[in-house]
Amino acid sequence: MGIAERKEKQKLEIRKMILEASMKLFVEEGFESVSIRKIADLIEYSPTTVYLYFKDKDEIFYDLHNIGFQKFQELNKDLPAIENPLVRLHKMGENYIHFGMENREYYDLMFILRAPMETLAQIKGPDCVWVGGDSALNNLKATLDECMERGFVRKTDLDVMAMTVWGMVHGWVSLAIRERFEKMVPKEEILPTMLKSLDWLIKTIALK
Amino acid sequence: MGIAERKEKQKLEIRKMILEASMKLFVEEGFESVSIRKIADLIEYSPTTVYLYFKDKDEIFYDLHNIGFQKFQELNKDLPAIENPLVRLHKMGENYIHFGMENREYYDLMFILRAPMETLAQIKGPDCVWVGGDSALNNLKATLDECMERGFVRKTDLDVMAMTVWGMVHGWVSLAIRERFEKMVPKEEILPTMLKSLDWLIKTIALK
DNA sequence: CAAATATAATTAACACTGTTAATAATTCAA
DNA sequence: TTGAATTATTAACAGTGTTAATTATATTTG
Repeated sequence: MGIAERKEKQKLEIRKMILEASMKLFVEEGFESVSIRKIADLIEYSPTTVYLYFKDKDEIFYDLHNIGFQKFQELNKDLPAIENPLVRLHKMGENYIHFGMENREYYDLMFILRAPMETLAQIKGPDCVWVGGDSALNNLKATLDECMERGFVRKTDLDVMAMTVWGMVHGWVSLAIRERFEKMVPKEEILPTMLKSLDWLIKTIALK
Repeated sequence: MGIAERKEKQKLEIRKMILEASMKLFVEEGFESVSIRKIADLIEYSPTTVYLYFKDKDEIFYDLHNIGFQKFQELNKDLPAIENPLVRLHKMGENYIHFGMENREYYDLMFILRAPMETLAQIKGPDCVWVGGDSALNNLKATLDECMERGFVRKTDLDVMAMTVWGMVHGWVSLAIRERFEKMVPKEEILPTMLKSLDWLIKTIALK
């Protein structure tokens, strides 16, 4: 069945073209400026063709949101090699902050915009797992658990601790992305302030 | 000049009508469903009349964002009466969390949506003060400073400490508002988890 | 009081948006 | 080569923010 295979490949290729065009518009002109017609222009197809490959506009954003998680995972691929869980935790935080600040649009899709979550609920049911977020949080939990088990950190409720750490880094990045941080701290101080806060957090939870 | 006065009042009244209609739509149908035509329908004027009272749609959101900060300040009016700065800090956090969870639309405008910040930069210049955010952060800083001065908390860089605390509570609330928290923690556990995290934070920074 | 002037509100239009139904073009199998 | 299936397109609907031109309503002046 070589024909069916080639067809399948072609289909995937057009999907990829659509996703790339969408991301290009998203990055260069922002979320609100991504329109089906502009996407169609970029890939040189008619607007309605997009609907042959995606159910609707939100499904495009859902796919991009997943790609974002892939990129994030790739950035973190060296983390397991760090033996000391406290050092690893610190590096996890640094990676998170850098990823968010350098990939604002992906971060927006992954953690701020509603569209991807709505599509997720629509295609996988309202109480489904959010794969990307779930695995990221589990990595965090595993490292925190190791910190506590090995006596680097005082034992506390793991779920509470994990949400505390995640909430903190997400808070900083999302304030920055949505232009609130720069109103309170000089622009060039934003990243240093975040990293200092992260330092403070790790030092504070660590048992000497 | 009784006539000019009355006219001024009438003008303000229509502005108020527009703002109330906008908020009603915003709360009941969400940000994306607020349209000039629907606002006009609600106040029983033609769509273009709205433009006699507001420069554009974003200016409406900017005004609503300020009203949000007023509401927040009102909620916090009893805070200065709390003598112990550490207790006061805890109550500040609680108020912040409750305000965000119970006034999601206002919170969205105040801390997440870009529209109000764009209008702010447009009407007051790119490097202006963000009054609402600025005064809120100053309140936090003053309480933190008192905590450190009076020996309740170990002395640290005040700016870093303030952004840490704010980032943390904002992180939780914004994850919840944008439907990420509920994917990681059962819905009924969201608020308790936040309050536990807050407890943990206060206890951790406190010197025994 | 009537005419001239400001002010306020409206209608019509432009250039967009997401999305769907109906139609045309193309490719594949018999 | 014909018929069926797939792929793409055109046309249209109902909506959006916003502006220019026009009408209606007050207010001020002669």
